[in-house]
Amino acid sequence: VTVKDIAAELGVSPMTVSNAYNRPDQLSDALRQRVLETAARLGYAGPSRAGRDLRLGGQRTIGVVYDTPLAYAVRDAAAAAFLGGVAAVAGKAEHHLLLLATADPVAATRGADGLIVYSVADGDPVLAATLDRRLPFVVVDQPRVPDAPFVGANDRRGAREAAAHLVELGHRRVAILAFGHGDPWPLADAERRAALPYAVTRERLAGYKDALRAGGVDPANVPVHEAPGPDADAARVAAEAILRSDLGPTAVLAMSDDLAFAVVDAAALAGVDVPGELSVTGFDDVPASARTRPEITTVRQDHDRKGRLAAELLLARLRGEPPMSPQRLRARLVVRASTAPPPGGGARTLEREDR
Amino acid sequence: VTVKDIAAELGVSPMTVSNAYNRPDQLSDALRQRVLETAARLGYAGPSRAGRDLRLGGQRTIGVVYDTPLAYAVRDAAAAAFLGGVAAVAGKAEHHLLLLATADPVAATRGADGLIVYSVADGDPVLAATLDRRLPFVVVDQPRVPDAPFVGANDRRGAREAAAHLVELGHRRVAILAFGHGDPWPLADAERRAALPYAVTRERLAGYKDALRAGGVDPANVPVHEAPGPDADAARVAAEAILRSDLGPTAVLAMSDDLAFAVVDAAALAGVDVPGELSVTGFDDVPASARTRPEITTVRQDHDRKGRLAAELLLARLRGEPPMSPQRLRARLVVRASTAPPPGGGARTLEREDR
DNA sequence: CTGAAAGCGCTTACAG
DNA sequence: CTGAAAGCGCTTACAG
Repeated sequence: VTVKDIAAELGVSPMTVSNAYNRPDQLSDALRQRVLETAARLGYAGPSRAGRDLRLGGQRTIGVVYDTPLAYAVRDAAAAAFLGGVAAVAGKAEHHLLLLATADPVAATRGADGLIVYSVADGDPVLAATLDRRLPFVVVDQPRVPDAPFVGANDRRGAREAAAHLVELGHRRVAILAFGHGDPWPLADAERRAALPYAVTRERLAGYKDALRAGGVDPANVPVHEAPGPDADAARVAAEAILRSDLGPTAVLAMSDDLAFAVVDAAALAGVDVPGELSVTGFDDVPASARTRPEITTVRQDHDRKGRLAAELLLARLRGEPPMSPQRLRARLVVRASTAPPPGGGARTLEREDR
Repeated sequence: VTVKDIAAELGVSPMTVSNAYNRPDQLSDALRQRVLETAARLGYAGPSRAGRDLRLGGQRTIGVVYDTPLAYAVRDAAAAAFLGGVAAVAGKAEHHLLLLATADPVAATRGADGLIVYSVADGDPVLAATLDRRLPFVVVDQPRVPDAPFVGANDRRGAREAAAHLVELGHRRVAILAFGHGDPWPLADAERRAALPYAVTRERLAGYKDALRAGGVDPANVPVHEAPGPDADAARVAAEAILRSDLGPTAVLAMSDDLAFAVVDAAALAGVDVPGELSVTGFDDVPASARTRPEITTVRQDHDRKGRLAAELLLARLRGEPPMSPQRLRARLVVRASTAPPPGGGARTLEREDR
């Protein structure tokens, strides 16, 4: 059923049918009513999107592009909160949301009027395709593209605060637990680490080391473990490896709350008390962090706000406004119950956040 | 830049360009290479989706339709896990995911090849629009539409198990905390309750009462509270009202884990011990439930599986396969630490789940 | 207040 | 292995 059918049925032109939907002021109310009734009777659900998009050249759709399979992107609490923020702004602007995996850059580049590229590796082909097509876009978190619209957090500074907190508590034997990016990046190797195509991981690593070094802990003696994949199982494997390691760490700097949960769980299983025998910090301040036992000391980011900001930047680009300058959100330490002085006794104690 | 431009540049027909993308076997490798190179040089990112969709009459897109603003849909952990399952199957089948709010039924009905209608009120206009358009669809959770493809949980039975558990522990003064559906549904009023347009709420209510009645507790004496809205603030307001209520309940049956969290938090604030002075059950078994202090006794559903199943049913419809029979997933009680005998002493104790 | 005509970008059955 | 032509469903500047 198309506009033509409705028009034929009523003995009017297709244009009148189109106007009934798009410019109600261009025809009499009575005629409009008749059009709408006929449409309902014939089972016509309004203008076809494909036809309309083709004609109008826009789709009122914001694409959000991920590096990972969509399933991970949606399940991760931080990513979900981000998407919630995007959805709020997109909804208000009457735009749909199209979720895309990076795997097919052409598809990604075609189904939406503009793209929010969410935390993707340096050199990801979507970005090249987006640039080629001159499609409006906003990069979130990574990669860093000179002069591109960008929303991210101050990862380095947040990481620094977390590590400084541990050092102040008196920790000397510290391990780092980094994201699993799917590929087995041998982060233990300093050379490969420098070539890591994920800016967020690089910056958090740098922040941790800044503070460790400042506190008199040689970063060379701080092992960097990595989850072998993006899921919970992979995190558990890495957490267990840390607990078994020769270093015998008294504290773990985990690059996400999910990784921190894995460390806490592995510790519980191994009979290691957190924070009595092992301190753990996370990153993100996902809602579950404040409910977990013990509550996780972590670095808070406002994911919802990040999402809103990203959507607003993109919408502004879509309206043809000039690119805004990169937005850098705060990331700050929230001290809770998963950190304490090391077993031997530490330095000074800090007050806990009162919720 | 269109196929025509590429064709003109190369002195071939548009068809050859199209074939280069869609039927590589229809032209020589050398020619195909030249086409692709020219496309890259001219900044052409492959066939336009609008043109392609219009011509082909399909969009390789699954729409997921929500009752609530998209932002809530994405932030809710149960809904997010569901969407994760949908995304996994859609991704494997190379379909995009379009997130839609019910507000604009026509848009909802147009941007996708088929719709997953997620937990929507009886009589929601999207469903009528979908039916009118003969668009393939699957209903999840609610509403119940005779003969429609359906995926849901056995809500009534799950609710029954939760209430039976409380009764067995010895609780007599029980309150129910129901979803906030946005509209102020005065659930306290039995007449209005019967007219509630949400089947899931109706069934869980019925399940609670089945078990309460069987255990000798008159459902007429069990107040039904309702969150005034879908967000965390609304849940808190309702939880506080329960704690202040004349009944002085020793147990609360909350219809979701998020609602249960609100009760636990409100209790903590009021200095009421959970489970010592107040037992609380949730529904869903969201990941945070097992991490919360105390861990929440709840009714587990497999949201991921629900999502996968819904997507598979829809994809099958899209392939023209005959409608499958409705799928009803199990919902079963998981006893954790938020329930115990009432203060006065209860009946027999149950073993806790060992994780 | 209403209509005839052109064209958005693409693909496919058909012919060579 | 390649091409000419038709048409998918829609909307808009223009004319009446």
